[in-house]
Amino acid sequence: MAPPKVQALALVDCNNFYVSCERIFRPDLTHVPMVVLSNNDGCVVSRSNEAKALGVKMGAPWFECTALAEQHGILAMSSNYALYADMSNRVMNILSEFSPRSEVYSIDECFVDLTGTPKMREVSYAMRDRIGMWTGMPVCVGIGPTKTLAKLANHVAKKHPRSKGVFNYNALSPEQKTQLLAHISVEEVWGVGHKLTQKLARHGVHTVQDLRVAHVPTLRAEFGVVMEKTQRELQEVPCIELQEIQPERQQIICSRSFGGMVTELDVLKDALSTFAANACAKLRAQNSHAAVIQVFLQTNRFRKELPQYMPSLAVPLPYPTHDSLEVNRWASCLCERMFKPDYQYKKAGIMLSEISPVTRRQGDLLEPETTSNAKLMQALDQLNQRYGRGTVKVSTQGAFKGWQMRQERKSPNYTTCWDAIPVV
DNA sequence: TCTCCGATTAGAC
DNA sequence: CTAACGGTCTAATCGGAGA
Repeated sequence: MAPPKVQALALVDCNNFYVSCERIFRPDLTHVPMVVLSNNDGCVVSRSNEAKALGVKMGAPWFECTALAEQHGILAMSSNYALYADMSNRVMNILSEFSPRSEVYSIDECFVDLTGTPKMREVSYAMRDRIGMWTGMPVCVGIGPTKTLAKLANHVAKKHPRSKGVFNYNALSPEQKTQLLAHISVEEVWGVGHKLTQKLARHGVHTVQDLRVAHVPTLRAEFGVVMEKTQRELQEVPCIELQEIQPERQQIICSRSFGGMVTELDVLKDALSTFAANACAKLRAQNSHAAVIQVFLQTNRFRKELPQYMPSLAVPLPYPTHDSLEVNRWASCLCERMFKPDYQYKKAGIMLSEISPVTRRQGDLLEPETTSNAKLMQALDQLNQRYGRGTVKVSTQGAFKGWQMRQERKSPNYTTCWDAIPVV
């Protein structure tokens, strides 16, 4: 039997994705140092190359950057997820035409199986060029025999301008591979974060090459199966398969930090009704039911001088549901049971778990299921899909102000809202 | 003693 | 000008409770 062919997996990753999305509709910002902030205008989640060069750190709280920002004229924008999701879909659609096997890994990344493709480099540049031409999005392509090495190859493509956005690990000789890996810090490896980098250093593992040739039993004993898989992947043995169909969510969380402090029960309930509606919409979108609902409240953990309270309460539902109204009633009830006055709440959320497909739900003669709500929910989803999220809401949703997040620097919804199209 | 479960940890993006 | 630090998700691991 012939040995299995070496895979050629391409990881296509958008450059500075959120920032690039904003720039596509604001070409005047192309060379402006800029960042995109997380929800509530809290932290830096995307940086332009200019902002990186000025030392703005990923994940930094924005209020800590304002001095630097003022000094250098760094522009900060609120995140516009409707825009990013739409741009992502456009990029992914283009990529899907290059291979029958691909995996949308995240909003800005896609694995594309190019195994057996002749002229790998040409195809990679074709992907880049077509995405650039049709969407304006800059991307880099990394090719490797495993997901982990494709990721690493992408890192090389991003970091070295000489690669012109494409790097093929498979094209290297064994000596070149060793050389390359010996010059990359182990923290660049997919699955090795901050903590593991430190722990690996304590074991004398600093570079990717160190990890690749590390003593297997020790690695296994000290770092577990995950690290062992990572090592195997670096040795070109595929351990992490391409996931062409993405599995259904096992749990769904909807939570938000508030724009300000919240002290009233009714405001918390109002926020939770929005979270319940969003969580159930996600549940219905994947045709599932949840059997457990959990609600949590949180005071501001960064305000150490204030009294802290972070309760959380879970209940099994009498029967699995995806009904916004019913989930909202439970959320409300749980909220009431946990609520204590005299605390300043900063965040709340709802978690749905024990999720199963609707089709596998057991019939039960005593089941109080009614079809009326099901039809209502279906209509609600269709309206919100057609006319935009938030067109139709559950009664109390949005009646109380004071919890909505701050978004003082948001761009218009260029691609999903007619009114946002600039008049020439 | 074995298994199950919830909480905790680590990571990705 | 205030006050100001994200949101979802998965998998592994560990310790205690219960069988």
